[in-house]
Amino acid sequence: MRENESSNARSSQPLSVAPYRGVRDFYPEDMGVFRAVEARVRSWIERWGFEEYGASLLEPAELYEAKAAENEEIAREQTYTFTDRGGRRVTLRPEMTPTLARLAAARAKSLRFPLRWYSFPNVFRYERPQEGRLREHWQWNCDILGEPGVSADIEIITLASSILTDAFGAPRESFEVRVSHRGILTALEGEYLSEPPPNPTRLWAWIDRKEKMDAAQFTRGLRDLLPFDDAKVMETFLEAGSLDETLSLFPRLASVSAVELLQEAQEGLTLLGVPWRFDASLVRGFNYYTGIVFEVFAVSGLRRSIFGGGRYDGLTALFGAPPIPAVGFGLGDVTLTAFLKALGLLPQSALSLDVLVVPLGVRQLALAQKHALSARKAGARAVALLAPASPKEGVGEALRAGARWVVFVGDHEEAQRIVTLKHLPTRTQREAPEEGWEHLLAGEPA
RNA sequence: GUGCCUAUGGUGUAACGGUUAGCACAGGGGUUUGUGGAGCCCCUAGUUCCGGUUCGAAUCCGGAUAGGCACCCCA
Repeated sequence: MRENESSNARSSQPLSVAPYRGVRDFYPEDMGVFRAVEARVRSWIERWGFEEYGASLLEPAELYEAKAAENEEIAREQTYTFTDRGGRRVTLRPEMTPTLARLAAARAKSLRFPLRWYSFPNVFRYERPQEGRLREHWQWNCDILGEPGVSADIEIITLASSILTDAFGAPRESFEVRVSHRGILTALEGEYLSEPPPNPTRLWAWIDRKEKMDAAQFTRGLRDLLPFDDAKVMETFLEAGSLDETLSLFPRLASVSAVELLQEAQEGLTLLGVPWRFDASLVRGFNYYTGIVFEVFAVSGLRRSIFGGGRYDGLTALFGAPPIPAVGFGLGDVTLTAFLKALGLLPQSALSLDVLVVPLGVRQLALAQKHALSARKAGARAVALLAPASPKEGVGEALRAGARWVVFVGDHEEAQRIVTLKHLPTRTQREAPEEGWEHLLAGEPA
């Protein structure tokens, strides 16, 4: 029956013009915005000395399946995986980190660490699309490889914050960086709970969802997962507004190394002006990160998580290479764009035409192309109309295209070996020699 | 994977179960024919699909398909 439908589709039904579910088409106006955002981020990241790397979107499926021992569902159900013509199983990369690990492991013995590497790959996941979540999106990945100290964590978090404030001018009040460390929660469980949580995985997942529900609902769930007294302890812990408050409530945590790291990070981030906040309920990606984790959360306009990252020191173990400490983040284009749009900070495509060359008759078509070429060689973005047009139409086209100059070539100009050069902003016009008129473009009339 | 909502020209929308499915924008043509996005006239083009109820369905019902949102998950 499906066969029947598809053969019908071939013979009579026209194909749909809609893009494949969950992916986007980029018309020129969309592409202009996309590129403008990309250019801002890229140039800012490069100013921090990060070097770009890249790789194919195809990876062997094992790269994700090996890692997914604790996260099998993701590899099995949320990737695009297929068998190639040679019988190899191939996956469209769902994230960049395993690829980065592969690249780093391959040259682990010859690379000079620390390294600052970034990339801007498209990544794929097979999920039902919803607000802010598509099946393909692009993601800036910034990582510092080979530095175990907290200085790298501080730099990465500062870069994440700085992209918003310095590359796009977002106010410091428009977001906050929530910082935590999974070691604190582990230490609390060891030091202050009466018994180990019966189901830590479910407990942490519940804690991670704290923001998404009201307090009463959260408390109810917590009491299902912990003995009554432990639930109260946990709730007190999660409510603490700062690291200092946490330590005054739970003094035995002060000697925990995770806390010492966070205190160092706190000093650095404060000095660097990052709008950060300790958030004990942040347990983002607990089966992946090994140290400090952070999440950038929009607090004005949309209220939602924009992106996050953290430290993952086990990076190259998969490949049998020496472990390389690493800290990084991934910033998706969809959420960044939504954040900027809500703040009115979305950059616009800056591309417009400088010069439109208008052939007034069919005999001037090639001549118009010649003049456009001259303009291009002089550095202008120039287009020659492909069909003859009246001066009125030519001016109209030029205005629509945002061009500042119009060049007319008709019988008169051709005979006199000149062009008629019109400057739209000043509504002025002059005749100029056929050879060398393009140098007048530099000195615009006042 | 589960649930809820939606589906009208290219786009955005209007139409109580009852005239020829209306309007705006976009697109095409004309008017002008060596100069500012205009105006005016004309045109193209639509009820997602299949079935049911009804004298009569864009409208009500069932199913399919597609899209959106939420859950799940978020590497």
